[in-house]
Amino acid sequence: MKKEINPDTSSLKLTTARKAILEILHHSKHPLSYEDIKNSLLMDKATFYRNIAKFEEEGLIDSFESSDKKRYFELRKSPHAHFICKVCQKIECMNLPCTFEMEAYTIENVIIKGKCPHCR
Amino acid sequence: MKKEINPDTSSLKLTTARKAILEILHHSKHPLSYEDIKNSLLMDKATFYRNIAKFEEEGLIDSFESSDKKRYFELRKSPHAHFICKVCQKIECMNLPCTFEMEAYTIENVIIKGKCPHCR
DNA sequence: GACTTAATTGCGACTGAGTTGCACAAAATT
DNA sequence: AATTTTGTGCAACTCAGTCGCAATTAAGTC
Repeated sequence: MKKEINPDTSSLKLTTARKAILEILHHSKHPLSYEDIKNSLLMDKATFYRNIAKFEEEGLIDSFESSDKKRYFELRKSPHAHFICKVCQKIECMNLPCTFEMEAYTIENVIIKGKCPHCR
Repeated sequence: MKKEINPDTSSLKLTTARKAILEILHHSKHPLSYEDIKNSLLMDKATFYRNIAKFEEEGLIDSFESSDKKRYFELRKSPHAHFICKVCQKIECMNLPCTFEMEAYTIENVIIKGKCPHCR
């Protein structure tokens, strides 16, 4: 029996490096940047980025850029938006109060930038 | 008489370099990346980025990252969202059909990633 | 378990955006 | 016209992310 990450659509092998990345993301409450985790990563950064790319292709994770110019990664959960405060740089996951109804567009990711209640 | 970009709040001088950046952004229909304009820029890239930073502080321009990992710049116009297609990488400016009502948050920028009608 | 092979990894070299310190230039202020 | 402030060019730097390649490993087959 093949040990695959996503048996239906994927042909990714479940390696130690991949397990480590998914573990880290799984145990975090918020999206993480490469800088956040590079010290806990035993693998080479090329391996990290190659796997991140694969995971994104497979739809396992999402990534986006914050206003601090860093890229953040998280496991793809139920669709939700991210709010990024331009002042304190904090990233919040939000349940969007309104659902977008944009015909013909598939929405995968929403990023809202502005100022959070604390920083206004 | 002082020549300033925004006499009320700013102390930025309207220099040739700054005029050039604003000109280029003003004449473009869509947000531009550094790569898009570097060949038309006569100034040093340090000057470019320092001015971009000033402009952002002053609220004259906005910038955001696309899924092609490039940073895009545009003049701040009436608030509107950007849709970025993950497949063809095209960036569209959209009039959001629903207004967000997020109390205590100030929204300055909305980025929606997904697939456009062409790429679905 | 040993064998095969395609996928995965580490390494080192590289790219290119963005930053920084510094000395010089251009405005603005006195 | 001298002084202070602000802006610029240059060169050196940082660091995320990529690439080619040779060595390693997971998964399937016997």
